[in-house]
Amino acid sequence: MEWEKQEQHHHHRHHHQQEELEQNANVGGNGNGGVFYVKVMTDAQMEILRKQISVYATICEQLVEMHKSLTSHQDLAGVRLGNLYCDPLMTSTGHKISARQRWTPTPVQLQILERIFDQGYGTPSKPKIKEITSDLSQHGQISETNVYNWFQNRRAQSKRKQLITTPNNAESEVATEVESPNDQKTKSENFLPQQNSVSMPEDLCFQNPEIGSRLHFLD
Amino acid sequence: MEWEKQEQHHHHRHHHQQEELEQNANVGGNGNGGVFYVKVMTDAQMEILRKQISVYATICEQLVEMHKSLTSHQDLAGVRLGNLYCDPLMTSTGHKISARQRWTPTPVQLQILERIFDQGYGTPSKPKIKEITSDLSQHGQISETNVYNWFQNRRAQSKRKQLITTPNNAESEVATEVESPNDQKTKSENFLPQQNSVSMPEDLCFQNPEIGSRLHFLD
DNA sequence: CTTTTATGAATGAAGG
DNA sequence: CCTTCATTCATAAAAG
Repeated sequence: MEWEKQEQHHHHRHHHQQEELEQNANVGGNGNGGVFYVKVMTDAQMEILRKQISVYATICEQLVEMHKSLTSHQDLAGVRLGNLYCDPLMTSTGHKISARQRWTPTPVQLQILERIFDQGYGTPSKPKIKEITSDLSQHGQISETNVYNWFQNRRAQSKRKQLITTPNNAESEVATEVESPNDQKTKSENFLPQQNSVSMPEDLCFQNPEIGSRLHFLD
Repeated sequence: MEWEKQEQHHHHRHHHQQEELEQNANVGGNGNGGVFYVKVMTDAQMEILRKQISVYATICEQLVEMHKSLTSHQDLAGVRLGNLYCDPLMTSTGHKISARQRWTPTPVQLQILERIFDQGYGTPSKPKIKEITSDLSQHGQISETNVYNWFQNRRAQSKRKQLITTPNNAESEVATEVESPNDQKTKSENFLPQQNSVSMPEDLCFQNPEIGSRLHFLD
């Protein structure tokens, strides 16, 4: 795996992780037509992985501390560096560049929204929406409509996932053995708040102190 | 949000068995003498692992950036974070940590889908989707979501092409940077910078030199 | 191997 | 609430 290689070639760039991972997959046959794949790691690789993660955890903790010390006596409200316009850089085809046209929650906003959502109440009432919007506006552009839509969509998503995860259908398919096709998305909700979008520094906020405990699965 | 990924591979038939192995998630063997020990992970776990690591990498990068912006802010009031790019799936070295797999229609599946699409009916109804999925599953792994997405994307593509072949009026509109903050009750017009690039500054001054060295280990 | 393109997937917003 | 559409992102596949 990449980790193993990294140790030996610190400056080598790997742009095809996927392929490497694939190569690391062992294939097993069951002898009756089907095969199954599993990812295999050696003890050494597992050990390296643990160390890597451990290092990240430590670094994160210390960076958080550093952040605290740096911000304890500063007014972050003035650090309005977010929402900068960025060129998509589509120079190759000379495409036009246009501004974003739809709202994208910042990580903090998302985290807050998720937390509210998880509290179980359905779509917030109008006054509640106003309140939430007000709170979230401290972390970036947002409107009541955004909040409303977010809850609508989040609910739908949640619902769909439940249907997929709970396909109360017995797998007693008669005739042929239709290899279970519906292996729908398995969203992992038990993980970190969305990190898929850019977050500006001021939006980085660890309201979740269990950073280091999320890797329980490796221990 | 985003970490909801599909888990689509080619070993569904033995999913359960794998899960069982997972439970132990620590021992693997060849079953005949145990000559070699290996760690076995399912794709799902691998995916989780990747994301966990990805998250750490992202957090670290963001914290570093935040640190930079905060420290520089003390000097230059108007300083700006350049085109910050923070792809959560990439480390500062452009090293992809997280990978995800996605469905790819087999030629036969594609042919069938195209044929259905050409028959003109719009987005198939749910039961129809099930039917199609069922049919296509005989030609390879596929899920209802895949089918649904395919039709959505196929139509969008079709539409786009039509616009191209139908060169209506010229519209050499200059992209304006003006942004009207989408406020309550109006169509959102906000913009948010998105993916850009981030680099782990080598010159970052860690309070604890140990961090720096350990980071290096990760690169 | 690196870059570009095609397209699967995620999700904000709109309409009913 | 549900469905549909538009836009964006990430990546498999193709090109260089």
